Amino acid sequence: MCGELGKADIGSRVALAGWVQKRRDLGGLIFLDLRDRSGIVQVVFNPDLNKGAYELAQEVRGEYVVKVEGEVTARPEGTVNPSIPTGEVEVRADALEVLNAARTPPFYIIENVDADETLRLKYRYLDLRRPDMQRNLILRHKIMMAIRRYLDAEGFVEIETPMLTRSTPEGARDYVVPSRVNPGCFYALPQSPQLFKQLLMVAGMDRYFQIVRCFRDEDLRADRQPEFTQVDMEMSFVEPEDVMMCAEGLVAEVVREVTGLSVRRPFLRLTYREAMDRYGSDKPDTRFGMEIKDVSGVVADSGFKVFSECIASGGKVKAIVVQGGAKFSRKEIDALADFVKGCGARGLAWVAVEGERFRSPIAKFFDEAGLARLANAAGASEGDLILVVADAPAVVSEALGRLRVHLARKLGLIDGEGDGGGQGRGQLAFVWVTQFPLLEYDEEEGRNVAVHHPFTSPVDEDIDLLETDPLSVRAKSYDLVLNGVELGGGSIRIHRRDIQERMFRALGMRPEEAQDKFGFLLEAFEYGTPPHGGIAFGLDRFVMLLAGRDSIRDVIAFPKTQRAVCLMTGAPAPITDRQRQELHL
RNA sequence: GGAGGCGUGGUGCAGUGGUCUAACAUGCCUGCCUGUCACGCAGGAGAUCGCGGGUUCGACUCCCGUCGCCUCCGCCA
Repeated sequence: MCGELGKADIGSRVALAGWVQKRRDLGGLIFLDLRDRSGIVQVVFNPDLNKGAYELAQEVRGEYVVKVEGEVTARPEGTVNPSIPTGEVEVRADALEVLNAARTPPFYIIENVDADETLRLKYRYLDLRRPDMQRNLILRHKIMMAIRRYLDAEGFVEIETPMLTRSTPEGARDYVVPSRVNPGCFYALPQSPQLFKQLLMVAGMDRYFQIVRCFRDEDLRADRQPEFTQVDMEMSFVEPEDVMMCAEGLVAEVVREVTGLSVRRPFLRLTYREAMDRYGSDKPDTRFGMEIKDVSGVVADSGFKVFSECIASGGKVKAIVVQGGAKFSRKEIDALADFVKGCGARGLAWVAVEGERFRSPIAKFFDEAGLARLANAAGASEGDLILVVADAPAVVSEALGRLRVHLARKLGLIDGEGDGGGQGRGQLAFVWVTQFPLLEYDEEEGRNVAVHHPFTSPVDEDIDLLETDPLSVRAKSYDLVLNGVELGGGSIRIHRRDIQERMFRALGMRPEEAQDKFGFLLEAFEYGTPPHGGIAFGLDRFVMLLAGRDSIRDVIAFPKTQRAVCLMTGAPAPITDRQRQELHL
């Protein structure tokens, strides 16, 4: 292997095959940098050693696949190259074979290439020759191996579940596959193996896992592809605590194995309520502070009508503090105001704490003591900037939550950020967010829908609220968040038919429909179903974060574009009339 | 479905109404060069400026539409 040669190999004869990274023709002497997965080594062609090989080396170009034979030698005095791992040696070639010529590639096969992603995706097989992409794929492999090793040792059994399954209501749009044998009928590709893994619990396979492809026909993002990989787990006879501890153990071990970093356990835990109150997000980035403070109490009776009237009509007034932000220019603050307006808030009030005084466009509505109380409630001190949003509670949380992250990026408060190129992954801040609401109201559907999925168990003491006050029912659910990215989520499931039926009813599903779509599950629950629960991780996102990248496309060998197209194969594409007929389309 | 950004030799970019017969770097081709490693030196080829329409005496540049890629919102049980 090219990149592994070193001083220890001096004197030995080697045969190397690889790609030509670079040819340097000095006239009477030719150097080739030969590359394979392991790295690069310099090969020298000297006409004195083998005239034929030297002459053939003149024909060679970048990305030619060649085979070289020769002796590993120490480089002559003064020609050692300390900038590459194999820089102390070189291969004196006495034989050269061109295994395959190559056209000039459309972009450079180098680390951190600055090429249009369209090109990279069209020629993905060339993009994947680049060392950083190879590192990402190898990291992904190592992570998958570590997961399998850990879960196997913990007694989990990997079991495959069908890719051709049934379309179910709720959730994302399905990818659908027409059935030739059953005219007019369709399979759906799984959004997750949810029901199958629950049925494996019914089957007594009390610790299941699977590294499994899932499909969702929704719009794409930097961290969302139409097909993605989940690490899916399910366990019987467990409480949330058991699943979380097991998942933590897995994640911590994987991180340790592939990065050498030890992760502090147990992970920070927040209830959904706390996360929304303190961070304005159900996936809080806890790598930095700047927590949200409720200042409603200290401004309710102020002369500032925007605040007092907001509170009187059920709204909230909350604030975040930018340390040292008093020096922000008016223009910078205006930009922040535009940002929160983009998040749906009506506006942004601000107070700069300068010495004993306060500078603020709303200062005239407060007396000095009122502003001091506000600063105190917000936790601001000398030189800080208080940013205040008054609106409906959900709007305030959303706006300040996003403003908080926006500011942290802008101010460089996040360790290791700002180089999505993968140089550093920085800090890893894990946090559990527990007890999400079980249901939320969906305007479009005109009914309540499951926040997690319809098989999530309510918290015991909330069960009877299902009929009386469904939106206040909390779920036995838990999301694992890493650096503000949702890494995984799971829950304890419903394992009793009567409760599952109540859940379906709460979702506005008629009993006949429940029977038609989920009859097999309800029936299974009548045959001795153990209490069970589990979790699923987004493998692509996990690899992305550990690789320090900012798109999962960089850790997927053959990803799709934002329009869900594969630029290399041209999928999706029309099918022939004949295929259409066979499929009854 | 919506908002924004980008699209100029192979690649990365400059050019914001005429001086563009489109600059620069790199790559590519040819020649020279025996210690280079971002090799060097000399020469050369390579672009109907994403596509279509419009405004204008004149459009890479302005306007409209369209296509592609990216980011975000909606969406993602």
